[in-house]
Amino acid sequence: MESMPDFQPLYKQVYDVLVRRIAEGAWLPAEALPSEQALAAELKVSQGTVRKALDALVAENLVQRHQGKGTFVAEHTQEHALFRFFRLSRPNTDGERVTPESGPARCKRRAATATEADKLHLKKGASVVEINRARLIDGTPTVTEKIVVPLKLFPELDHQTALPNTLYSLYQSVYGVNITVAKEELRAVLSNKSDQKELGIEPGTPMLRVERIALGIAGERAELRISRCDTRNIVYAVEFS
Amino acid sequence: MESMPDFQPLYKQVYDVLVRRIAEGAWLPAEALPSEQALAAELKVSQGTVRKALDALVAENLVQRHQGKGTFVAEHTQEHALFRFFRLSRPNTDGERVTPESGPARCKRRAATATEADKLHLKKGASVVEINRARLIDGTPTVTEKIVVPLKLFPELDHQTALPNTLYSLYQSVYGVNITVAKEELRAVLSNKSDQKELGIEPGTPMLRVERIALGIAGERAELRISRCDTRNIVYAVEFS
DNA sequence: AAGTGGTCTAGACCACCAA
DNA sequence: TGGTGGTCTAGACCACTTA
Repeated sequence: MESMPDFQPLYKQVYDVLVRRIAEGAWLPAEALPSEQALAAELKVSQGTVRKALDALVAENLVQRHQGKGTFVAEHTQEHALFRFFRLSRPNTDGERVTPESGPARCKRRAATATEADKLHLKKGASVVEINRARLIDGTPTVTEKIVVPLKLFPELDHQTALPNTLYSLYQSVYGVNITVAKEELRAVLSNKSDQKELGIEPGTPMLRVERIALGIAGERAELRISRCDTRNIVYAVEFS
Repeated sequence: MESMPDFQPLYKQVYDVLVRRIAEGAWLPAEALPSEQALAAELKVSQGTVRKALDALVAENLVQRHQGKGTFVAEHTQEHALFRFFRLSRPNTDGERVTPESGPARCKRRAATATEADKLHLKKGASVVEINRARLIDGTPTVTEKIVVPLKLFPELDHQTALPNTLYSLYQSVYGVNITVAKEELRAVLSNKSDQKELGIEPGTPMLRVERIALGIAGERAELRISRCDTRNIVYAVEFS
């Protein structure tokens, strides 16, 4: 509140404190934060300043507020998490999402390749868990997923008994890793042998390849996911404003 | 401020008034709006309420604010408009955008097809203008664009002397159509004869097909655009939060 | 009835910009 | 110097929830 160069507005400082506390698990998902009044008293700022910080948290989907009830850490429920980052939908339906089922998953533990280490910001040869599975849409196999995560963030993930349809709720509830941002790069490729085997697709069929890096609340790189989609009956939908 | 069922917060009402005035051209792009104080006095609300409405306009990219100067209607400058909706970037660069040049455009006026009329919410057989062009990236043709717009919204567009690299600034400055939202559907397809001719691509090459509907400020459907991209050196980048 | 978030106001002080 | 937006405060009233 004194030196010029590193000046930060009060509400931004409050925001940072709250983000850190949530990241540290001070309040678990679905738990209520203290009320505006309580936070204001504790941090010695006005209620309006706390409110401005909380509004920013709402805008980033880190908390949800309910009039009369309180402010709650956002929860990655199954359906919620599923649709937050799942962009596939039926054509010409204004982005009406489609619900994918998940085929059986195959898990293995191994060392990261050079490109994986690069993309996940790991040391070369660090241990990772690779998960492979197919996703069915309307009962037909349509997408293959290869998921690579650092073992360090998810110890014993490869020995989990059953992997849920949406891994992100598992990441959050079991490992405390809260996925908040996903960056995706899309390109068109031709089906490979694995696509042909997993999805029963003829050679030469064009596929949409989606490479995702998922980041946790503190910006840590938590997951590399490569999806290959048969887009003959389904599209990847985006909306900008 | 009296009946319950259709209650709208004051700041929302202020927001709606300002959106309507901007849409009507009360202040042209790059022009300054009245100051917070002036708006508050005119609309008989407090400055804080006006501020909350303006903050919402900023969040939707409809206005820009500059401390000490004022609040200005957002302008779709060439570069600005270019990067707002252009998602192509180099791989592994965290979405660092690539600057596309525009090849020569071919324009024609014709009747809308059934699917075009459907997607643009036009009557069957309404007049449209179709624009075809290729885009070069690093000097090599990489994307073809087919753009279809209602003639009614853009009279004489087909007789424009030179089409700019970014059509949206032309839409805004000449026709008063302010593109604020774009919905895109992506799929992987194989190159067709036109791709092969325009881009010099071999048959059987996978292409990323992007179908965009662009909406104006009032939600009117202003443009249908189909891009076909060679994604061997370039990717379509998206980030969610 | 008590506690929560949602809205609205009024006023203060600041940093920035232009004349 | 005067006007602008940016921040911060304090307090009021409301609507919603829970008990």
